[in-house]
Amino acid sequence: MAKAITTREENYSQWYNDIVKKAGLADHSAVRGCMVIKPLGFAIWENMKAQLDAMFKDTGHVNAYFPLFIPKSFLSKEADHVEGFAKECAVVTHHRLMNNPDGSGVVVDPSAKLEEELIVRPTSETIIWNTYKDWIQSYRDLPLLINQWANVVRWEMRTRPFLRTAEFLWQEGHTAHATREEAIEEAKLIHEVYARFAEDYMAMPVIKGAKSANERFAGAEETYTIEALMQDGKALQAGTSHFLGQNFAKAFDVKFLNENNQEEHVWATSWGVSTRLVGGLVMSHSDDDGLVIPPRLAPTQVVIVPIPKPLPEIMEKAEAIAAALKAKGVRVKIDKDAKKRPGFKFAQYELEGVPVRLGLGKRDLANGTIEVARRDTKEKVSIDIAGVDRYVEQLLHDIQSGLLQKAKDYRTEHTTEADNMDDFRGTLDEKGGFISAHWDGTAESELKIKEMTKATIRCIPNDFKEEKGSCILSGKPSKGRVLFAKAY
RNA sequence: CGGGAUGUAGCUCAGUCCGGUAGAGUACUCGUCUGGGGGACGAGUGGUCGCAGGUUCAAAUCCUGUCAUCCCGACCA
Repeated sequence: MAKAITTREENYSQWYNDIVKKAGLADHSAVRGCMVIKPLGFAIWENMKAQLDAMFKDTGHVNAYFPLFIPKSFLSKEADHVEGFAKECAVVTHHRLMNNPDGSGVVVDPSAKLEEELIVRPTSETIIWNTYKDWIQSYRDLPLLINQWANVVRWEMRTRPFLRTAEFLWQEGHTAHATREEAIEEAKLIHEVYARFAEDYMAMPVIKGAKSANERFAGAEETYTIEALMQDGKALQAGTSHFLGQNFAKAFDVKFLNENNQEEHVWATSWGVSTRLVGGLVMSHSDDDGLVIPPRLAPTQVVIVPIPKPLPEIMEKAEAIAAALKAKGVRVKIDKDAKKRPGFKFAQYELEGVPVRLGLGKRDLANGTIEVARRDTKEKVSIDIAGVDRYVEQLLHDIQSGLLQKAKDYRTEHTTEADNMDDFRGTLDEKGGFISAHWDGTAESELKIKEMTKATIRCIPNDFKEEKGSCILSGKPSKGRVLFAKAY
Protein backbone atom coordinates (compact mmCIF):
# COMPACT_ATOMS: atom_id res chain seq x y z
CA MET A 1 0.00 0.00 0.00
CA ALA A 2 1.17 3.48 -0.71
CA LYS A 3 3.10 4.85 2.20
CA ALA A 4 1.98 8.35 1.63
CA ILE A 5 4.59 10.27 3.59
CA THR A 6 7.44 12.02 1.83
CA THR A 7 10.72 11.13 3.52
CA ARG A 8 12.62 13.74 5.48
CA GLU A 9 15.63 13.33 3.28
CA GLU A 10 13.60 13.84 0.12
CA ASN A 11 11.90 17.04 1.24
CA TYR A 12 11.73 18.04 4.86
CA SER A 13 8.99 20.65 4.41
CA GLN A 14 6.84 18.24 2.49
CA TRP A 15 7.46 15.58 5.11
CA TYR A 16 6.18 17.96 7.78
CA ASN A 17 3.11 18.85 5.75
CA ASP A 18 2.42 15.18 5.07
CA ILE A 19 2.60 14.29 8.76
CA VAL A 20 0.23 17.10 9.73
CA LYS A 21 -2.21 16.10 7.05
CA LYS A 22 -1.98 12.32 7.02
CA ALA A 23 -1.80 11.83 10.78
CA GLY A 24 -4.88 14.00 11.08
CA LEU A 25 -3.48 16.89 13.10
CA ALA A 26 -4.90 19.69 10.99
CA ASP A 27 -6.43 20.62 7.67
CA HIS A 28 -6.21 23.74 5.63
CA SER A 29 -9.31 25.87 5.87
CA ALA A 30 -11.26 28.03 3.49
CA VAL A 31 -9.50 31.05 4.95
CA ARG A 32 -6.01 31.89 3.87
CA GLY A 33 -3.39 31.11 6.45
CA CYS A 34 -5.85 29.59 8.90
CA MET A 35 -6.09 25.92 9.74
CA VAL A 36 -8.70 23.59 11.12
CA ILE A 37 -7.20 21.80 14.10
CA LYS A 38 -8.52 18.25 13.93
CA PRO A 39 -9.32 16.07 16.95
CA LEU A 40 -5.86 14.49 17.23
CA GLY A 41 -4.06 17.80 16.90
CA PHE A 42 -6.42 19.45 19.33
CA ALA A 43 -6.13 16.61 21.85
CA ILE A 44 -2.35 17.12 21.91
CA TRP A 45 -2.86 20.85 22.42
CA GLU A 46 -5.38 20.13 25.20
CA ASN A 47 -2.83 17.96 26.97
CA MET A 48 -0.20 20.68 26.65
CA LYS A 49 -2.66 23.24 27.87
CA ALA A 50 -3.75 21.18 30.88
CA GLN A 51 -0.17 20.71 32.01
CA LEU A 52 0.90 24.30 31.45
CA ASP A 53 -2.22 25.59 33.14
CA ALA A 54 -1.46 23.48 36.20
CA MET A 55 2.10 24.81 36.24
CA PHE A 56 0.88 28.41 36.05
CA LYS A 57 -1.57 27.83 38.88
CA ASP A 58 1.19 26.23 40.94
CA THR A 59 3.21 29.41 40.59
CA GLY A 60 0.37 31.59 41.78
CA HIS A 61 -1.28 32.67 38.54
CA VAL A 62 -4.97 32.88 37.79
CA ASN A 63 -6.85 32.88 34.50
CA ALA A 64 -9.04 35.63 33.09
CA TYR A 65 -10.28 36.62 29.68
CA PHE A 66 -9.92 39.89 27.79
CA PRO A 67 -11.68 40.89 24.55
CA LEU A 68 -10.72 39.83 21.06
CA PHE A 69 -11.07 43.40 19.81
CA ILE A 70 -8.76 46.24 20.67
CA PRO A 71 -9.54 49.90 19.94
CA LYS A 72 -7.12 51.10 17.32
CA SER A 73 -5.96 53.98 19.49
CA PHE A 74 -4.65 51.58 22.17
CA LEU A 75 -2.18 50.01 19.84
CA SER A 76 -0.42 53.24 19.10
CA LYS A 77 0.33 54.09 22.71
CA GLU A 78 3.60 52.22 22.99
CA ALA A 79 5.90 53.20 20.12
CA ASP A 80 8.03 50.05 19.77
CA HIS A 81 5.02 47.84 20.23
CA VAL A 82 2.97 49.41 17.46
CA GLU A 83 5.94 49.28 15.14
CA GLY A 84 6.31 45.59 15.83
CA PHE A 85 2.74 44.65 15.06
CA ALA A 86 1.20 47.31 12.84
CA LYS A 87 2.09 45.50 9.63
CA GLU A 88 0.16 42.36 10.47
CA CYS A 89 -3.11 43.44 12.03
CA ALA A 90 -6.62 42.53 10.95
CA VAL A 91 -8.90 45.56 11.26
CA VAL A 92 -12.64 45.65 11.84
CA THR A 93 -14.14 48.64 10.09
CA HIS A 94 -17.87 47.89 9.89
CA HIS A 95 -20.48 46.13 11.97
CA ARG A 96 -23.22 45.25 9.51
CA LEU A 97 -23.85 43.50 6.22
CA MET A 98 -26.74 44.06 3.86
CA ASN A 99 -28.20 42.39 0.82
CA ASN A 100 -26.47 43.54 -2.29
CA PRO A 101 -28.97 45.66 -4.26
CA ASP A 102 -28.07 43.68 -7.39
CA GLY A 103 -29.15 40.49 -5.61
CA SER A 104 -25.74 38.86 -5.73
CA GLY A 105 -25.40 38.17 -2.02
CA VAL A 106 -24.30 40.33 0.87
CA VAL A 107 -22.08 43.37 0.96
CA VAL A 108 -20.72 45.56 3.73
CA ASP A 109 -23.25 48.19 4.69
CA PRO A 110 -21.41 51.46 4.16
CA SER A 111 -23.63 53.19 6.71
CA ALA A 112 -22.37 50.84 9.42
CA LYS A 113 -18.85 52.18 9.59
CA LEU A 114 -17.34 52.10 13.09
CA GLU A 115 -16.50 55.38 14.79
CA GLU A 116 -13.25 53.88 15.95
CA GLU A 117 -11.90 50.89 14.10
CA LEU A 118 -11.12 47.76 16.08
CA ILE A 119 -8.03 45.64 15.81
CA VAL A 120 -8.23 41.88 16.18
CA ARG A 121 -5.65 41.29 18.91
CA PRO A 122 -2.21 40.25 17.71
CA THR A 123 -1.38 40.12 21.44
CA SER A 124 -3.19 41.72 24.35
CA GLU A 125 -0.75 43.96 26.18
CA THR A 126 -2.57 47.13 25.27
CA ILE A 127 -6.10 46.20 26.25
CA ILE A 128 -4.85 44.49 29.37
CA TRP A 129 -2.79 47.42 30.54
CA ASN A 130 -5.66 49.74 29.82
CA THR A 131 -7.65 47.52 32.20
CA TYR A 132 -4.92 47.13 34.81
CA LYS A 133 -4.92 50.88 35.15
CA ASP A 134 -8.25 50.57 36.92
CA TRP A 135 -7.28 47.56 38.95
CA ILE A 136 -4.08 48.85 40.47
CA GLN A 137 -3.87 51.68 42.99
CA SER A 138 -1.72 50.43 45.81
CA TYR A 139 1.28 48.17 46.38
CA ARG A 140 -1.28 46.00 48.13
CA ASP A 141 -2.82 45.26 44.72
CA LEU A 142 0.50 43.85 43.56
CA PRO A 143 1.69 41.56 42.23
CA LEU A 144 -1.09 40.96 39.74
CA LEU A 145 -0.53 37.55 38.15
CA ILE A 146 -2.95 36.86 35.32
CA ASN A 147 -2.92 34.51 32.39
CA GLN A 148 -5.37 34.08 29.55
CA TRP A 149 -5.95 31.29 27.06
CA ALA A 150 -6.99 32.88 23.80
CA ASN A 151 -6.70 33.09 20.05
CA VAL A 152 -4.78 35.86 18.36
CA VAL A 153 -4.42 36.97 14.75
CA ARG A 154 -1.27 38.04 12.96
CA TRP A 155 -1.66 38.57 9.25
CA GLU A 156 1.37 36.60 8.15
CA MET A 157 2.53 36.58 4.57
CA ARG A 158 3.63 33.02 4.56
CA THR A 159 2.04 30.44 6.81
CA ARG A 160 2.64 26.83 7.76
CA PRO A 161 0.37 24.61 9.82
CA PHE A 162 1.04 25.13 13.54
CA LEU A 163 4.42 26.78 12.98
CA ARG A 164 2.99 30.00 11.65
CA THR A 165 -0.71 30.53 11.06
CA ALA A 166 -2.69 33.72 10.71
CA GLU A 167 -4.82 32.76 13.69
CA PHE A 168 -3.35 30.69 16.47
CA LEU A 169 -4.17 29.58 19.98
CA TRP A 170 -1.93 30.47 22.86
CA GLN A 171 -1.71 31.58 26.42
CA GLU A 172 -0.49 34.99 27.33
CA GLY A 173 0.47 35.86 30.86
CA HIS A 174 0.50 39.51 31.91
CA THR A 175 1.80 40.43 35.30
CA ALA A 176 2.31 43.65 37.24
CA HIS A 177 4.87 44.12 40.00
CA ALA A 178 6.01 46.74 42.48
CA THR A 179 9.69 46.47 41.68
CA ARG A 180 11.97 45.95 38.75
CA GLU A 181 13.65 43.01 40.47
CA GLU A 182 10.39 41.24 41.16
CA ALA A 183 9.26 41.60 37.56
CA ILE A 184 12.53 40.21 36.27
CA GLU A 185 12.19 37.32 38.70
CA GLU A 186 8.73 36.63 37.33
CA ALA A 187 9.92 36.61 33.73
CA LYS A 188 12.71 34.23 34.68
CA LEU A 189 10.37 32.01 36.65
CA ILE A 190 8.10 31.51 33.66
CA HIS A 191 11.11 31.02 31.43
CA GLU A 192 12.03 28.17 33.76
CA VAL A 193 8.49 26.76 33.67
CA TYR A 194 8.55 26.76 29.87
CA ALA A 195 11.89 24.99 29.76
CA ARG A 196 10.72 22.38 32.24
CA PHE A 197 7.54 21.80 30.29
CA ALA A 198 9.41 21.44 27.00
CA GLU A 199 11.88 18.93 28.39
CA ASP A 200 9.74 16.97 30.84
CA TYR A 201 6.56 16.78 28.81
CA MET A 202 7.42 17.40 25.17
CA ALA A 203 10.78 15.59 25.50
CA MET A 204 12.11 18.54 23.55
CA PRO A 205 15.42 19.82 24.90
CA VAL A 206 15.73 23.60 24.85
CA ILE A 207 18.45 26.18 25.25
CA LYS A 208 17.52 28.89 27.69
CA GLY A 209 18.77 32.34 26.99
CA ALA A 210 18.07 35.98 26.30
CA LYS A 211 17.28 37.55 22.95
CA SER A 212 19.52 40.12 21.35
CA ALA A 213 18.04 43.61 20.99
CA ASN A 214 17.12 42.85 17.38
CA GLU A 215 15.16 39.74 18.18
CA ARG A 216 13.47 41.09 21.27
CA PHE A 217 9.68 41.43 21.60
CA ALA A 218 8.45 44.86 20.52
CA GLY A 219 8.09 46.82 23.71
CA ALA A 220 10.24 44.61 25.94
CA GLU A 221 13.44 45.46 27.77
CA GLU A 222 14.49 41.87 27.92
CA THR A 223 13.14 38.75 26.23
CA TYR A 224 13.95 35.31 27.58
CA THR A 225 13.52 32.47 25.14
CA ILE A 226 13.63 28.73 24.93
CA GLU A 227 15.12 27.55 21.65
CA ALA A 228 14.73 24.02 20.37
CA LEU A 229 16.51 22.36 17.48
CA MET A 230 14.44 20.60 14.85
CA GLN A 231 15.51 17.52 12.88
CA ASP A 232 16.42 19.56 9.82
CA GLY A 233 18.91 21.62 11.79
CA LYS A 234 16.75 24.72 12.09
CA ALA A 235 15.95 26.31 15.42
CA LEU A 236 12.46 26.89 16.72
CA GLN A 237 11.64 29.63 19.19
CA ALA A 238 9.31 27.67 21.41
CA GLY A 239 8.36 30.11 24.14
CA THR A 240 9.20 33.62 25.23
CA SER A 241 8.96 35.50 28.49
CA HIS A 242 9.39 39.24 28.49
CA PHE A 243 10.47 41.77 31.05
CA LEU A 244 8.59 44.85 29.89
CA GLY A 245 10.08 47.34 32.30
CA GLN A 246 7.73 50.26 32.81
CA ASN A 247 7.03 50.74 29.11
CA PHE A 248 3.39 49.73 29.21
CA ALA A 249 2.79 51.21 32.64
CA LYS A 250 3.96 54.56 31.30
CA ALA A 251 2.05 54.23 28.04
CA PHE A 252 -1.17 53.41 29.88
CA ASP A 253 -0.45 55.41 33.00
CA VAL A 254 -0.59 52.55 35.46
CA LYS A 255 0.66 53.82 38.82
CA PHE A 256 0.54 52.62 42.39
CA LEU A 257 1.28 54.11 45.79
CA ASN A 258 4.18 52.38 47.49
CA GLU A 259 4.62 51.84 51.20
CA ASN A 260 6.06 55.34 51.53
CA ASN A 261 2.99 56.88 49.94
CA GLN A 262 4.92 57.68 46.78
CA GLU A 263 3.46 57.20 43.33
CA GLU A 264 5.35 54.84 40.97
CA HIS A 265 4.76 53.17 37.66
CA VAL A 266 4.39 49.42 37.94
CA TRP A 267 6.78 46.91 36.43
CA ALA A 268 5.48 44.39 33.94
CA THR A 269 6.04 41.04 32.30
CA SER A 270 4.30 39.12 29.57
CA TRP A 271 4.89 35.59 28.36
CA GLY A 272 3.41 33.10 25.95
CA VAL A 273 3.51 29.78 24.22
CA SER A 274 1.28 28.82 21.34
CA THR A 275 0.00 26.02 19.15
CA ARG A 276 3.39 26.36 17.50
CA LEU A 277 4.50 23.89 20.17
CA VAL A 278 2.51 21.21 18.35
CA GLY A 279 4.66 21.84 15.28
CA GLY A 280 7.77 21.66 17.45
CA LEU A 281 6.61 18.36 18.86
CA VAL A 282 6.14 16.93 15.38
CA MET A 283 9.54 18.08 14.16
CA SER A 284 11.37 16.91 17.28
CA HIS A 285 10.43 13.25 17.27
CA SER A 286 8.49 12.10 14.25
CA ASP A 287 9.95 9.88 11.55
CA ASP A 288 9.27 8.77 7.99
CA ASP A 289 6.51 6.42 9.18
CA GLY A 290 4.54 9.19 10.80
CA LEU A 291 3.99 10.98 14.03
CA VAL A 292 5.82 10.10 17.24
CA ILE A 293 4.19 11.55 20.35
CA PRO A 294 5.91 11.42 23.72
CA PRO A 295 3.77 9.42 26.16
CA ARG A 296 3.12 12.26 28.57
CA LEU A 297 1.32 14.24 25.88
CA ALA A 298 -0.14 11.39 23.85
CA PRO A 299 -3.95 11.45 23.77
CA THR A 300 -3.85 7.65 23.49
CA GLN A 301 -0.79 6.13 25.14
CA VAL A 302 -1.55 2.49 24.49
CA VAL A 303 -3.73 0.84 21.88
CA ILE A 304 -4.76 -2.79 22.02
CA VAL A 305 -5.29 -4.41 18.63
CA PRO A 306 -7.15 -7.72 18.62
CA ILE A 307 -5.77 -10.15 16.05
CA PRO A 308 -7.19 -11.03 13.64
CA LYS A 309 -10.39 -9.33 14.77
CA PRO A 310 -12.34 -8.55 17.94
CA LEU A 311 -13.41 -12.08 18.81
CA PRO A 312 -15.21 -12.42 22.16
CA GLU A 313 -12.45 -14.39 23.91
CA ILE A 314 -9.83 -11.87 22.77
CA MET A 315 -11.93 -8.88 23.73
CA GLU A 316 -12.52 -10.26 27.18
CA LYS A 317 -8.78 -10.45 27.79
CA ALA A 318 -8.25 -7.06 26.15
CA GLU A 319 -10.80 -5.46 28.46
CA ALA A 320 -9.05 -6.93 31.49
CA ILE A 321 -5.68 -5.59 30.33
CA ALA A 322 -7.18 -2.19 29.58
CA ALA A 323 -8.71 -2.05 33.05
CA ALA A 324 -5.37 -2.88 34.67
CA LEU A 325 -3.66 -0.16 32.64
CA LYS A 326 -6.35 2.40 33.41
CA ALA A 327 -5.88 1.62 37.09
CA LYS A 328 -2.29 2.75 36.65
CA GLY A 329 -3.44 5.98 35.02
CA VAL A 330 -2.60 4.93 31.48
CA ARG A 331 -4.70 6.33 28.63
CA VAL A 332 -5.59 3.14 26.77
CA LYS A 333 -7.86 2.36 23.85
CA ILE A 334 -9.08 -0.97 22.51
CA ASP A 335 -9.54 -1.11 18.76
CA LYS A 336 -12.92 -2.71 18.28
CA ASP A 337 -13.15 -2.22 14.55
CA ALA A 338 -13.96 -5.57 12.98
CA LYS A 339 -13.68 -4.38 9.41
CA LYS A 340 -10.09 -3.22 9.19
CA ARG A 341 -7.26 -5.68 9.17
CA PRO A 342 -4.51 -5.79 11.80
CA GLY A 343 -1.76 -4.83 9.36
CA PHE A 344 -3.68 -1.75 8.35
CA LYS A 345 -4.26 -0.79 11.95
CA PHE A 346 -0.59 -1.20 12.81
CA ALA A 347 0.36 1.21 10.08
CA GLN A 348 -2.39 3.62 11.05
CA TYR A 349 -1.44 3.80 14.74
CA GLU A 350 2.16 4.28 13.77
CA LEU A 351 1.12 7.15 11.54
CA GLU A 352 -0.83 8.64 14.45
CA GLY A 353 2.08 8.25 16.84
CA VAL A 354 0.51 6.11 19.56
CA PRO A 355 3.50 5.30 21.81
CA VAL A 356 2.71 1.66 22.58
CA ARG A 357 0.73 -0.91 20.66
CA LEU A 358 -0.34 -4.21 22.16
CA GLY A 359 -1.13 -7.02 19.72
CA LEU A 360 -3.35 -9.68 21.22
CA GLY A 361 -4.19 -12.76 19.13
CA LYS A 362 -5.50 -16.25 19.46
CA ARG A 363 -1.97 -17.58 19.54
CA ASP A 364 -1.18 -15.23 22.43
CA LEU A 365 -4.20 -16.41 24.36
CA ALA A 366 -2.99 -19.98 24.00
CA ASN A 367 0.53 -19.07 25.11
CA GLY A 368 -0.41 -16.54 27.76
CA THR A 369 1.62 -13.87 25.96
CA ILE A 370 1.06 -10.50 24.32
CA GLU A 371 3.03 -8.57 21.72
CA VAL A 372 4.29 -5.16 22.77
CA ALA A 373 5.43 -2.74 20.05
CA ARG A 374 6.95 0.62 20.86
CA ARG A 375 6.52 3.43 18.38
CA ASP A 376 9.79 5.27 18.89
CA THR A 377 12.21 2.42 18.12
CA LYS A 378 9.74 0.12 16.33
CA GLU A 379 10.90 -2.73 18.58
CA LYS A 380 8.51 -5.58 19.24
CA VAL A 381 8.68 -8.09 22.05
CA SER A 382 6.41 -10.84 23.22
CA ILE A 383 5.94 -10.84 26.96
CA ASP A 384 4.06 -12.74 29.58
CA ILE A 385 0.54 -11.41 29.72
CA ALA A 386 0.46 -11.48 33.50
CA GLY A 387 2.81 -8.54 34.02
CA VAL A 388 1.79 -6.45 31.04
CA ASP A 389 0.48 -3.50 33.04
CA ARG A 390 3.72 -3.05 34.96
CA TYR A 391 5.76 -3.64 31.81
CA VAL A 392 3.84 -1.03 29.84
CA GLU A 393 3.97 1.49 32.66
CA GLN A 394 7.75 1.21 32.69
CA LEU A 395 7.92 1.22 28.90
CA LEU A 396 6.05 4.52 28.71
CA HIS A 397 8.65 6.05 31.01
CA ASP A 398 11.44 4.58 28.91
CA ILE A 399 9.97 5.97 25.71
CA GLN A 400 9.54 9.40 27.26
CA SER A 401 13.15 9.54 28.46
CA GLY A 402 14.44 7.85 25.31
CA LEU A 403 12.90 10.53 23.11
CA LEU A 404 14.42 13.28 25.20
CA GLN A 405 17.83 11.62 25.15
CA LYS A 406 17.72 11.10 21.40
CA ALA A 407 16.80 14.74 20.84
CA LYS A 408 19.57 15.85 23.19
CA ASP A 409 22.11 13.72 21.36
CA TYR A 410 21.00 15.18 18.07
CA ARG A 411 21.39 18.67 19.45
CA THR A 412 24.83 17.93 20.86
CA GLU A 413 25.94 16.61 17.48
CA HIS A 414 24.52 19.68 15.81
CA THR A 415 26.02 22.34 18.02
CA THR A 416 29.27 23.56 16.60
CA GLU A 417 31.76 26.25 17.48
CA ALA A 418 32.90 28.51 14.69
CA ASP A 419 35.71 31.05 14.93
CA ASN A 420 35.53 32.70 11.55
CA MET A 421 32.99 33.38 8.84
CA ASP A 422 34.21 30.56 6.58
CA ASP A 423 33.74 27.95 9.29
CA PHE A 424 30.44 29.54 10.19
CA ARG A 425 29.14 29.35 6.66
CA GLY A 426 30.56 25.92 6.07
CA THR A 427 28.90 24.48 9.15
CA LEU A 428 25.63 26.18 8.36
CA ASP A 429 25.55 24.73 4.84
CA GLU A 430 26.85 21.28 5.66
CA LYS A 431 25.07 20.32 8.83
CA GLY A 432 23.06 23.24 10.16
CA GLY A 433 22.16 23.31 13.80
CA PHE A 434 23.33 25.72 16.45
CA ILE A 435 26.57 27.53 15.88
CA SER A 436 28.33 28.96 18.87
CA ALA A 437 30.36 31.98 17.88
CA HIS A 438 31.81 35.21 19.13
CA TRP A 439 29.85 38.36 18.47
CA ASP A 440 30.80 41.93 19.23
CA GLY A 441 27.39 42.75 20.67
CA THR A 442 26.34 45.24 18.02
CA ALA A 443 23.12 45.19 16.03
CA GLU A 444 25.10 46.02 12.89
CA SER A 445 27.18 42.85 13.03
CA GLU A 446 24.16 40.75 13.84
CA LEU A 447 22.16 42.11 10.92
CA LYS A 448 25.07 41.78 8.56
CA ILE A 449 25.56 38.13 9.49
CA LYS A 450 21.85 37.56 8.98
CA GLU A 451 22.01 39.18 5.59
CA MET A 452 25.01 37.11 4.54
CA THR A 453 23.96 33.72 5.93
CA LYS A 454 20.26 33.85 6.90
CA ALA A 455 21.30 32.78 10.38
CA THR A 456 20.18 34.84 13.36
CA ILE A 457 21.22 34.98 16.96
CA ARG A 458 18.81 32.61 18.65
CA CYS A 459 19.92 33.60 22.10
CA ILE A 460 22.63 34.66 24.43
CA PRO A 461 22.60 31.48 26.48
CA ASN A 462 22.04 31.52 30.21
CA ASP A 463 25.15 29.44 30.64
CA PHE A 464 27.12 32.08 28.74
CA LYS A 465 30.75 31.68 29.70
CA GLU A 466 33.10 34.62 29.86
CA GLU A 467 35.61 33.88 27.14
CA LYS A 468 37.83 36.30 25.32
CA GLY A 469 37.53 36.20 21.57
CA SER A 470 36.86 38.27 18.51
CA CYS A 471 33.64 38.72 16.60
CA ILE A 472 33.50 36.39 13.57
CA LEU A 473 32.34 39.27 11.43
CA SER A 474 33.96 42.45 12.64
CA GLY A 475 36.96 41.00 14.48
CA LYS A 476 36.21 43.31 17.37
CA PRO A 477 36.62 41.98 20.91
CA SER A 478 33.84 39.74 22.25
CA LYS A 479 33.16 38.66 25.81
CA GLY A 480 31.74 35.26 24.92
CA ARG A 481 29.92 33.05 22.48
CA VAL A 482 26.29 33.35 21.48
CA LEU A 483 24.13 30.83 19.62
CA PHE A 484 23.32 31.31 15.96
CA ALA A 485 21.05 29.23 13.74
CA LYS A 486 18.68 29.41 10.87
CA ALA A 487 15.26 29.57 12.43
CA TYR A 488 11.60 28.95 11.78
C1' C B 1 4.16 41.23 -1.28
C1' G B 2 7.53 39.51 -5.75
C1' G B 3 9.08 34.90 -8.96
C1' G B 4 7.58 29.87 -10.34
C1' A B 5 3.95 25.85 -10.24
C1' U B 6 -0.83 23.70 -9.31
C1' G B 7 -6.42 23.39 -8.53
C1' U B 8 -10.70 17.49 -12.44
C1' A B 9 -14.36 11.68 -7.55
C1' G B 10 -12.64 11.46 -0.21
C1' C B 11 -7.09 10.85 -1.95
C1' U B 12 -3.14 10.52 -6.12
C1' C B 13 -3.54 11.93 -10.95
C1' A B 14 -4.69 11.46 -16.70
C1' G B 15 -7.60 14.33 -20.16
C1' U B 16 -6.33 20.89 -21.54
C1' C B 17 -1.54 22.02 -26.51
C1' C B 18 -5.62 20.70 -31.06
C1' G B 19 -13.27 22.83 -27.79
C1' G B 20 -17.76 18.05 -29.27
C1' U B 21 -22.13 15.38 -23.10
C1' A B 22 -16.15 12.92 -17.49
C1' G B 23 -11.55 8.87 -17.07
C1' A B 24 -7.94 5.56 -14.23
C1' G B 25 -5.87 3.84 -9.67
C1' U B 26 -7.04 4.05 -4.73
C1' A B 27 -10.72 4.86 -1.01
C1' C B 28 -15.97 3.96 0.03
C1' U B 29 -20.69 0.41 -0.12
C1' C B 30 -22.50 -4.76 -0.66
C1' G B 31 -21.27 -10.06 -1.18
C1' U B 32 -17.93 -14.31 -0.97
C1' C B 33 -13.28 -16.16 0.45
C1' U B 34 -9.85 -14.53 4.09
C1' G B 35 -7.13 -13.06 8.57
C1' G B 36 -0.09 -12.44 13.41
C1' G B 37 2.34 -5.94 9.09
C1' G B 38 -1.32 -1.56 4.69
C1' G B 39 -5.70 -8.89 1.66
C1' A B 40 -8.10 -11.45 -3.06
C1' C B 41 -12.23 -11.81 -6.37
C1' G B 42 -16.98 -9.91 -8.05
C1' A B 43 -20.74 -6.10 -8.26
C1' G B 44 -21.81 -1.00 -7.14
C1' U B 45 -21.87 4.41 -5.25
C1' G B 46 -19.43 8.78 -6.13
C1' G B 47 -17.45 14.80 -9.93
C1' U B 48 -22.40 21.85 -11.59
C1' C B 49 -13.79 19.86 -13.68
C1' G B 50 -11.61 25.87 -7.36
C1' C B 51 -15.05 30.18 -8.06
C1' A B 52 -17.11 34.33 -11.21
C1' G B 53 -17.52 36.43 -15.82
C1' G B 54 -16.55 36.21 -21.24
C1' U B 55 -15.89 33.94 -26.42
C1' U B 56 -18.61 29.89 -29.01
C1' C B 57 -23.96 26.21 -31.89
C1' A B 58 -20.88 23.79 -28.04
C1' A B 59 -15.89 25.06 -22.70
C1' A B 60 -12.46 20.72 -17.91
C1' U B 61 -10.10 22.50 -22.55
C1' C B 62 -9.70 29.26 -25.21
C1' C B 63 -9.78 34.56 -22.77
C1' U B 64 -10.28 37.86 -18.27
C1' G B 65 -10.73 38.24 -13.21
C1' U B 66 -10.69 36.06 -8.51
C1' C B 67 -9.76 32.55 -4.42
C1' A B 68 -6.75 28.79 -2.47
C1' U B 69 -2.48 25.59 -2.02
C1' C B 70 2.77 24.25 -2.81
C1' C B 71 8.06 25.69 -3.81
C1' C B 72 11.71 29.90 -3.75
C1' G B 73 12.55 34.95 -1.94
C1' A B 74 11.39 39.46 1.35
C1' C B 75 8.79 39.90 6.45
C1' C B 76 7.64 37.64 11.09
C1' A B 77 6.56 33.70 16.67
